Amino acid sequence: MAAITDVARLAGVSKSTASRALSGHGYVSESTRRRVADAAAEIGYIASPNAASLVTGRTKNVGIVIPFVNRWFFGEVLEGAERALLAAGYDLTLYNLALDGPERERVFDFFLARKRVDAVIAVGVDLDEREVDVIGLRGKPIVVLGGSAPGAPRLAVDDRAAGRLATEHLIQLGHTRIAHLAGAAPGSAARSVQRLRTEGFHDAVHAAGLEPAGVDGGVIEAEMTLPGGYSAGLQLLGHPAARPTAVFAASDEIAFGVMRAAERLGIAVPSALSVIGFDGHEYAELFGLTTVEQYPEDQGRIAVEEVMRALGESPSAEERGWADRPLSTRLVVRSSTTAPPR
Amino acid sequence: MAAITDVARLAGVSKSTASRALSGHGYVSESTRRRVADAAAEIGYIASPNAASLVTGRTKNVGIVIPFVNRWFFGEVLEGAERALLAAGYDLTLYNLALDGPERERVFDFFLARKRVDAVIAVGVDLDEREVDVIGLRGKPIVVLGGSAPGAPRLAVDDRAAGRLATEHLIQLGHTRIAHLAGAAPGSAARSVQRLRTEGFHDAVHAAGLEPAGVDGGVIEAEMTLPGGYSAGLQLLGHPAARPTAVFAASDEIAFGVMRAAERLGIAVPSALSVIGFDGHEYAELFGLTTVEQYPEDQGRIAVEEVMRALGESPSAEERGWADRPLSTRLVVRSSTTAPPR
DNA sequence: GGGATCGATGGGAACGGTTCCACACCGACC
DNA sequence: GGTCGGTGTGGAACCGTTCCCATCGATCCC
Repeated sequence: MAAITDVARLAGVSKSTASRALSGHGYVSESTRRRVADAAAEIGYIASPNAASLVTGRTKNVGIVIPFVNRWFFGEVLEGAERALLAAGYDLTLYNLALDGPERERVFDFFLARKRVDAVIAVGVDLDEREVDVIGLRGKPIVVLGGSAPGAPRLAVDDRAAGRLATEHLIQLGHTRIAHLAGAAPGSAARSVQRLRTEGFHDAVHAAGLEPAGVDGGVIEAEMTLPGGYSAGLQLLGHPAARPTAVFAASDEIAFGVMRAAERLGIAVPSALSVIGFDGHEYAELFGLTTVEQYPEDQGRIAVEEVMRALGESPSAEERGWADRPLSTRLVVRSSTTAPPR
Repeated sequence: MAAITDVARLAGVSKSTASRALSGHGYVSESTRRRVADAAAEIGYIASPNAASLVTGRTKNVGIVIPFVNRWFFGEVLEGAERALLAAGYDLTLYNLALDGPERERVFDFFLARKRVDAVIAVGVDLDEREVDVIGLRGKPIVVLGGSAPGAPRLAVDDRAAGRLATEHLIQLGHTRIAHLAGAAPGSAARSVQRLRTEGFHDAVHAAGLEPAGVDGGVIEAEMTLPGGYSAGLQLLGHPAARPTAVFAASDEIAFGVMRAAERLGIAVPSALSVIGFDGHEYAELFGLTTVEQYPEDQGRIAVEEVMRALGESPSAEERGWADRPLSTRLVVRSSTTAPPR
């Protein structure tokens, strides 16, 4: 209701001076600055971001594109990004890119192409050229976290190296019959990440002169959930003859499912079956799951820092380019892995 | 870049006619409507929502205030709400209200008071009068889901009745030594919901002429996570003498933790200990957890429908007022509950 | 002492739409 | 045949800011 004109009138100055006083840009004497501030407080003035962004072109709003919000990894990323954006005075607009096809196009053409966000953080999705263009052409920075997009800065853990690391852990324990439960990427979720982890698995297995072991060539695709891991686990472990002694699961949730399947089948973990996961899920410790941890909440924060830099919001931080900081992972050994039975 | 003026010029009409043609309001002949539409498509015209909301006062944007995004319940709500808003052509701006205190004030005074959202959905938080006012005074509808706010429409499951239902299930199985793991509400999370579930527990226990059983008077507060349930479970089950035969956990995650604690202590579920949860978590089925299901994804969708009605977006749906549809819950009996040992 | 510079301020044109109002045209009705 | 109401269109005001430009007094330097 109260516009800046009212503030100006009450303070006895012009609209322009009031604007300068409130925004802090340009010359304003200390005394009038106070008068304006007092007047604003008195009538409960709240600036209209719409009007401001209409003329400045900046919205103080960042869009986040994400395939799920109810999965652990993505929830964590969102949590971290939200906190960082709030601290920077930015709003966070959420775009759920669950499905492929027309719905996905709509998000890009209808929602993101409009001048409503200053930048976009894409989490866990693979963007194609057109999609990057439709955002980038309008001058908006775009940062990709855990996915891919041609020409856009990419922020990710080294999934291939991490997949190798997980597999090597099993190999070092002496396992020779190792299977992999690869993550399925339904809908719009990034296939690239899953592919890299699987490649890391193959790298390590082949480097050790081994072959993936188990039914279906030792690699089964599982939905990245506990039920997904459970049913894939039943499939993998169902045939005693072809049973591997160790499994690298593409996510901790899959790993939980496998452990549950093993329990159901009477296969002891880790004495008869070693299981290693990927993620550092909050439940991993309680289930004693060995895993390659990553830190999605930090990743969300880092993606925001990246975006702020692109928007010129971090005056002093020009030193550290994004490329210099690969996202960290760490192997955490717990009680779900041990040497193979003899 | 391309403004409506350019479209108008290309189509050979005035700005006003172009606006009418594109928005569909007012009289425009079919032929000019087509010409304008073609012109818009040709130069890739995209309307500026900022300019539009500056004059109309509507932003086509709904704010969601939520204490966590990385907890199952909230993630589901968000997922449901996002989908519904997207379908309605609305943006969703996320406000994480994790902490109490100055940060919380900031969300309301700085972010929500501005004219950037048309309505607010508050999930799982208790709002005070001032907070409702600062939003409501500016004419914005506010809907509260699973929390409370004075004067605002409240959408929630009947937590008290559901808590009673869960407890009665245990009583009907013959249990007389029943404990309750109540949910803690850290930070900004709604205390009201947890209190209601606990009251439901007491209702049922007292109605059966029983008293809560177990250490600390049979009611222990647990953080609403698996680790939280685990440590509360150890505490509750640690003393064999004072051990209850059944536990009603305020959430499924707590229940999982209790089951894990029981396993650790060598207490068989359900033969030595029955466990019932609350939520309908996606993992409940795999863990065989008896629970009172609720449907947060639906709840998110329903909250959006409510908001759309308040914004006058649902022309035909004036019949069903929000108060007519209590959110549904359902007792789902699985293998974690049975008659007490004798 | 006069032009240059600086600090402080006001006027007014944008930004990109929507919408009120006036006007013109048309068929219809009494 | 004049009035009336429904269509179609253009002109212009307006939403609430920012920011460029002009103005103006004071200080300053040569």
